[in-house]
Parts: sequence; C-alpha cells; structure tokens
Amino acid sequence: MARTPAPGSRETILTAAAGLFYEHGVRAVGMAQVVEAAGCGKNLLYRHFPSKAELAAAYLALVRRERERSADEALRWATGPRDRLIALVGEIADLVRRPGYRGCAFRNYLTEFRGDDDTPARAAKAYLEDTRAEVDRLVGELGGDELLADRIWLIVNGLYAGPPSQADVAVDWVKELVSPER
Amino acid sequence: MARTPAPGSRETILTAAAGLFYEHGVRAVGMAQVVEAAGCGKNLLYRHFPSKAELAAAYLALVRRERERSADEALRWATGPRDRLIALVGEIADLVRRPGYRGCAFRNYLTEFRGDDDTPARAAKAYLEDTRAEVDRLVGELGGDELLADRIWLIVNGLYAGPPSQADVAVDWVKELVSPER
DNA sequence: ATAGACTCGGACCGATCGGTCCGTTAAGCC
DNA sequence: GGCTTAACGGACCGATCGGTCCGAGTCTAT
Repeated sequence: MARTPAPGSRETILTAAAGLFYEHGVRAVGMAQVVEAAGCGKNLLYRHFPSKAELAAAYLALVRRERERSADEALRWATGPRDRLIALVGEIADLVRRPGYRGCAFRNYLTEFRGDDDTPARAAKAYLEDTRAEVDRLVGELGGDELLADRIWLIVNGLYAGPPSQADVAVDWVKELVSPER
Repeated sequence: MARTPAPGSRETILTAAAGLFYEHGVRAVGMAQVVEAAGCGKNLLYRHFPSKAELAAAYLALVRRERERSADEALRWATGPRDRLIALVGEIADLVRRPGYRGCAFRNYLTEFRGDDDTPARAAKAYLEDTRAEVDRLVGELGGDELLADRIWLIVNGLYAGPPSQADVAVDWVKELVSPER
C-alpha cells in the first residue's frame, strides 16, 4: 500500500491545500480552511509555507510534477514524434475525462489572478510555455510546419476548456492531423 | 457624439463595474473600488444593485448584450450557414485580437466561481450553451454532422483561450472545414 | 427663501481575510 | 519520572470584505 505521509508533514499540508485550491480556486480558499483540511495548526502551515503565495506556488509545482510524471508515463511507450504527439494529447484527454476535473490548474490560476506577476503566476506561464514548446518540438521532429503546431495547440487549449465529451474528438482529430496523408 | 450618461446613473455604474470585473476578475474587485471608479456613493450603487451577485449578473448581461450586438452585426452580411459560421468565428477572433483582451467573461466567471450555482453562474452557462447551440444549428443547416460541430466548438474554445496570434489560425481553419471539398 | 428630494462621502457593522503569537498538551528521550 | 521539544488549537492583529446607515451638502421647484 502507499506510504502514509506523517500528519502535519509538508506533504500532507500541500496535498490538502492542492485539493482545495484546485476544486474551489485559490482565491476562494482561505488559509483557515487549509489548516482545517490538513488537520494541523496554523503554526506548522506557516513554518512550511511562509505565505499564501508560496503555498500557491508549491501547489502549482506539485501539479506540474504530477502532470509531468503522468505525461512521461504516457510517452514512455510511444516511439517517434507522431505517436508521442498522439500520446501527449491523449494524456490530456484522460485528465479531462477524470471525474472532478475542474480545468487546467495553471490556466485557472492565471484567470483568477490575471494581471498579477507573482511567483505562482510565473510558474503557471512557464508551464504553458514549456508545453507549447514541447508541441513545437515534436511537430518539428515530425517534419510539420508551424501551422500544424498552431492547430494542435488550438486543439489542446480547446480540450482543456471543453466538456469531457469532447475529449475523444480532440484525440481523434490529432491522430488524423499527424497521420501521413493517403 | 455619443450621449454621455448621467453620472451616478445605473448605466455609468454598470460600465465602471464591468471594466473592473473584466480586467481584474469579479472576486478581485471590491465594491469600494466600483464606487470609486463610478464616482458615486455606495448608497446609489446599492440602490441600483442590491448585492454584488446582482451586480455581477448585470455585468454578464451587459457583456452578453454587447457580444450579441457585435455578433449580429458580423452576421448581418453573411448569407447561408457557411458564411455565417465563418463570420461567427471571425467575430470571436476580432474580440481576441482586441488590445486588453482578458479571455471570455463568461468562462472567466465560471472559473472564478466554479462550483457555485448563483444567478451570474447560470447566466454564464446559459450563454455558453446558447452559443454552442448556435454552432450546432448552423452546422445542421450546412448539412454537417455532429463531428463537424464538435470540431468547430473545439476551435472556438481554443480560440478564446489561446494567444491572439492564434486567431488567424482558428478562422482559416474553420473556413477550410466548412468549405466544400474539392 | 424655503422645503423637499437626492447624492456624496464616509462612518460604521459583523464577518472574514492573511498572518502572528502563545498557552496547553503530548510525544519522545535520557 | 523529569526534561526537552514541538505541534495543536485558538486567541489575537490589522486590513479588507460586502453591506447599512447617516450627516452634510446640492439642486430644483415652488
């Protein structure tokens, strides 16, 4: 079974905060709620995370780790840029289909704090840019032009926003786009 | 020249609130800021809008009126479902390209208040459903299948989310999708 | 001039925000 | 058992939240 992290540990607090932040939004969740969900004292929370902004940044970093782990696993068995692109979009589709899906954590944060340029906002932007760059790289390996990369990125953004019922449409479309024309 | 609305009027207050809500987000803007921007007293604000939720609902209703006016104008000269679909997406592209674009007001609200089911949230959902239904209707008139409607909706969602530089890509793609195959 | 209606600005309310601090309690460790 | 360490829970802080209320001032109509 999975190792149970010690109560009051940094990991426990961060997990509790991440769940609340993702479900309700960072702005909507107060530090008191985080403390209550984590089952620890405010004291300990502020020892691990000196401010709400740093807790939010750690939340986004945690989500990024999870996303990258999931993406790495999805891309493990994909060989070549074509399969890797399909796997990349398919992995996002799996995320969107998951019950309790509430949108992309990074896009959500940038919507909640639009205009801000604090640490978590920069982390969110960095993730989006890196993902976009990954799409560009794979399309380049595949020999595709910038238009193809733009179109796939358009689908990815639409996939993140849209209802889960659109996930299959997005994946199938990308498969079609990256398949050699008959 | 444009008629200047009376200071302290409902229209003046709503316009000021709408600008702040759209730029910074509804949660991030306090009623005191609205009052300050509107140049009126709190008294008058709460006479016209009995609560912040009602002000937010009026803000979304205002945006909806503007969006529908702009869409009607864009669709005025389009004849037939093909041109109307292209015009519909092109009008959204114009919005996205506008300086100061901060995303779709309705999607932003639903992100900020995810999980809530108050009056403004229902208004936002209704707008999105109506727009999606409009796409379905036009695709149906054109003789397209559900897949085409899903794909166009995917592009629309991606267009709203993506950087303005993607606007042309989205419009050109929709043109290609609805054009009769050679 | 005077009365009335209306507005602004701000004081004010209870609640909650992020964040600090401390008394109590409990868990090690010798 | 006694000592140390540390976490919990909550009181507490100033600021801000949405929302109410009132005094002072303005304008108009008579």
